Amino acid sequence: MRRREGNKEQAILDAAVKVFAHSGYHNAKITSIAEEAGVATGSVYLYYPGKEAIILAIFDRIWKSLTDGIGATARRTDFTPEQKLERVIDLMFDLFIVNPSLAAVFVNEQDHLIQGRKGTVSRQFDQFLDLAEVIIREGVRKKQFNPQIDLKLFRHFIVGGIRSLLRQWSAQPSTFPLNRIRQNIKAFVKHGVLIR
Amino acid sequence: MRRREGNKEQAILDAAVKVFAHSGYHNAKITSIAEEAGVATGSVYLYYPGKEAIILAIFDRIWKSLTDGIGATARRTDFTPEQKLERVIDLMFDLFIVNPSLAAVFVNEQDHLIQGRKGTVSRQFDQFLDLAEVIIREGVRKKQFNPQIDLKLFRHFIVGGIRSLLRQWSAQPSTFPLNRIRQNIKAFVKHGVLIR
DNA sequence: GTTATTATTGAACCAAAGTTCATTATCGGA
DNA sequence: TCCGATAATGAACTTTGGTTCAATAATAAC
Repeated sequence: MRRREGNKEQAILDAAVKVFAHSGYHNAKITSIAEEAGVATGSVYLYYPGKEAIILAIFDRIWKSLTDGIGATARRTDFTPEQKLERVIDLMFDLFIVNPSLAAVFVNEQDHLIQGRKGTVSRQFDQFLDLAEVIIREGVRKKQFNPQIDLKLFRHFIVGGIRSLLRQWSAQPSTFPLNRIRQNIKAFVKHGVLIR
Repeated sequence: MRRREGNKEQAILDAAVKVFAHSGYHNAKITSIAEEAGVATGSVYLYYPGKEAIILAIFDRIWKSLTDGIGATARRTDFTPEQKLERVIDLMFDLFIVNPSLAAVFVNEQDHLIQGRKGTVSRQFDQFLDLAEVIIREGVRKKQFNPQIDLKLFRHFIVGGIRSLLRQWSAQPSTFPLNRIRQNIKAFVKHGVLIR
């Protein structure tokens, strides 16, 4: 027998996040990922069946983290719907702050995977949106959110808007301080552009 | 001499929109585009220097149409800022009602091109956003829009949100009637989620 | 009708990158 | 210390698909 030295599976995943973030999925080379992870090219295939499986594993991790967070938030009884909505926005931002590369992959590659409805990614995305909808519906029921707005549309709009801003930020972090983005999104989502 | 039969350049561009919409840029094959256009593979290269030039030409067309529209809107004196804002949203929807495939390409591939700052695409995008900013600034000056909101952030958020919804629509047109999307976006952009 | 010129063709070319696998290295057990 | 078994390697293989170009077709000019 021979023992596996270190956690190569994890090292490859971390390396892939960096490489995907830098080059984008389609331009990322398996050899680059292996090099970044400090393993041989062939070793990648000992842990993942192929390139696509790697990015699917990354998104599994992202969505697991987000759905866990939003699920816990939705269940809380000591938060108003408004506070819950803010918390969901915070969840996405926190992920970015902790791991900017992961965030870059998230905002840039999500669509490809959803489009092909590959693996569990789209299911987890749907689950996230469903939980968001629960929060909004609670707000409407408690007469705090505008009942006119279509929930299914609204949640897509918000998530899309946030992703668009995060993409800008990950491309040019200096021009958009993340906290200003966060505050503006919260204010805008709640009140819109018009003066009350 | 020999005259060119038909407008192959246009036929190829139209075919490319369809193929890119269906398969995505990276999975689209030049041969498929040629076949769809009813020309030989090699003919594509008589009109475009390469694959990337084709999608750049598509985006040139999209952004030209949008910037022309928003420019004309911004200049009008018979519209309130609120009406201008609605008009900008209508502009994006009208383009895509006419050509849903074009919408799919727009929402799915824009980022790749911006990211690499390829050709004139990013410049035209910036120009579009600048014109949007002019409209918003007018609204703030006339005390109709909330001055708290950061303009540069706001415009990214809106455009990102709209794109996200259009993506959904182009993937499953039946579940999201386009006019409902349009009305909801207008209401949400103006008032946000909270009840006034 | 002949020829020159340009348009068009599509099979072949070629580079890039995902994947494989024969070889080598390392470790646990006897 | 030697052996068996698994981990790891990375050069070679293979596929994919963008691009090329020699051959052919079509039209205008004379």
